[in-house]
Amino acid sequence: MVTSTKQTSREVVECLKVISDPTRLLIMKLVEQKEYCVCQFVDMFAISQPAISQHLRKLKQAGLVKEDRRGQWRYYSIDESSVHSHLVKGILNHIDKEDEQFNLLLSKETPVNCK
Amino acid sequence: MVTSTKQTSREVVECLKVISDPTRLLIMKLVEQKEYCVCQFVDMFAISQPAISQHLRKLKQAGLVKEDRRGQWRYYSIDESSVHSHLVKGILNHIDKEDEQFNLLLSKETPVNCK
DNA sequence: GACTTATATAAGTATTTTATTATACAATGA
DNA sequence: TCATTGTATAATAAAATACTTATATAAGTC
Repeated sequence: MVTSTKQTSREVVECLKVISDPTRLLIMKLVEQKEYCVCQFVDMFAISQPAISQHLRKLKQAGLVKEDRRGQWRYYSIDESSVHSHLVKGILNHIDKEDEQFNLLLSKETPVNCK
Repeated sequence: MVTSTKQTSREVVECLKVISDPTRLLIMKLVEQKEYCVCQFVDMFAISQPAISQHLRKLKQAGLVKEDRRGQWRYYSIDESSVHSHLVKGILNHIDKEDEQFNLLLSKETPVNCK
């Protein structure tokens, strides 16, 4: 069953604004599958740790991801309870599984306790 | 049948960037149903004619709309042949039919030969 | 408690975006 | 052909965005 919870155009715009960035779209593509630790994103993307942190803050403020603090680490995963969840997943589904950028990220994935 | 032509993440980002603006998203919601003349957009939105023109240019450059010149008028409509067409329509489908902004626009709709 | 590690926040900056006003261009009609 | 109408483009300014480096916070370790 496809539950299509309708949203206001304003809400849709807010959601699109957040994911219309290459880093954040790919973060969403990652966390759609499983949770990731911040340090893993830092290893995968070619930007600084604060930049990653700021992207995650935007995603969290928009309610697209949820945060789980365990020890020193913070894990992020898709927030399935978000009003935007269905819209986001529909969009992510348009990305080819063989997408070069995405597979490049996956190839850089490291375990959480990398060091 | 749902034809889901997969795209690169880069392509999806480019598409999202273009429609993650309230004016352009609503223009797409309008032209999804029928063609509109530039002068109609100018009447419906509370921004200047050049601003409308620039939004339309962005939509056209991204291939989301097509232009039809007839007489003095230029008509815009959704480009169904676009690689983004399916993605865009999926997104537009998340907007509530009772959306306040959208209905406000519709209430301001005028015929083409308004004056 | 001091040191380290993981992450967030602050401040600053370069770039991009979106509007505006002014102007150009293209079609219509007297 | 000249004026009008519809639309696009140019120039510019203001605001938003996405980085950077520096620093703060918070948890873990010795």
